Amino acid sequence: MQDNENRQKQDQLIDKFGSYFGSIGFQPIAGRIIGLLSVSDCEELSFDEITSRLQISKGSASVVLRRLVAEGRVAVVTVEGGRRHYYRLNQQNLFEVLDEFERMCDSVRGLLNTTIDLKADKQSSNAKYFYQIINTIDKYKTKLASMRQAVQTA
Amino acid sequence: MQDNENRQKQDQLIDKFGSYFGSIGFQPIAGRIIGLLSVSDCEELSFDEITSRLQISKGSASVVLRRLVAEGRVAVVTVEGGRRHYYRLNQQNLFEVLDEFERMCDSVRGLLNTTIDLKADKQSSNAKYFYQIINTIDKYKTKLASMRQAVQTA
DNA sequence: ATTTTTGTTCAATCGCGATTAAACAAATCA
DNA sequence: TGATTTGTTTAATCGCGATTGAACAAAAAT
Repeated sequence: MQDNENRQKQDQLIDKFGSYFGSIGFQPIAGRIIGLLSVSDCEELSFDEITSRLQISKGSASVVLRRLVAEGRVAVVTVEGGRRHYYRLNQQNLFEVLDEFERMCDSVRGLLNTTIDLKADKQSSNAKYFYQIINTIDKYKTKLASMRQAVQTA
Repeated sequence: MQDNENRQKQDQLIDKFGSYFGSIGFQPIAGRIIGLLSVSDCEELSFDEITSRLQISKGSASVVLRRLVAEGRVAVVTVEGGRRHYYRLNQQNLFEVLDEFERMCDSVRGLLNTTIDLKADKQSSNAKYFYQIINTIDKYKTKLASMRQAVQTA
């Protein structure tokens, strides 16, 4: 039963997608839906195919899909004259992960700056350490900008 | 009441540390402890000072601090002859965030590779998209390696 | 030896997002 | 028009990690 074996492998992979997206703040089901749309050989799946393959309720699917569509991760295709909705993976900006990384750097930088501001002793060991981190972040941000361009044009 | 105002600002900041570390997978209390140790003007705080300032149970503090120490984020200082434990922020590797980023890239790369392997049609739209992402990740990893060196020696 | 301080352990609980179920709405079909 | 398919809404529940509380242990003080 070759098909069955393949399907099992797909299911495992779908769960890995789920774990990964879970680790970056997605609902488990959201991650598994993205996984299914990524793994499936058919690249457009109906609402019904999604709920039955992932064994999730229509309610969950409805809510999560709406969010994924709103976020632009998934696209809806409504075939003319039919009533079903089909969903496919949206092929997004490849720099999304990098953007996320930069946002995180910015947030850390802001936090450390405010922390130093509030310190009675700006020369304290921790304050100096935070200055170092900010400095490092700044260097990275400069480098990242040029790197981004280099990769983009390559 | 200047002191009181300052303390409020510190508390807000501590919560922000909590949110940030929460977003990267830490227990809320763990984040707030790191926040307190970062924000506090005194850089070594006793177990008791931590629980009373953060208003958390001794049980929570005990468990979370043990983990933070095991992970190397916090250091324990036991003053000779005294029975109290003091805790301070461990000034770690500044590249930790970057390491985390690379680990995430690797994990995504592995997932996409396996996904393509399982695809019936390796020329499908999604498969091609995944190839592109892998390609981009590889370029980044190369660049990151040299960047890391440049920042380190600068 | 007794008391006090300091911290640990772990069973119980709490809080909260994730998920479901079932009633409901909207569109199509017969 | 009435029946059917397709998807939405929302109140209720479930699951699970985070947190507490209280008993317990170890070390220092008296």
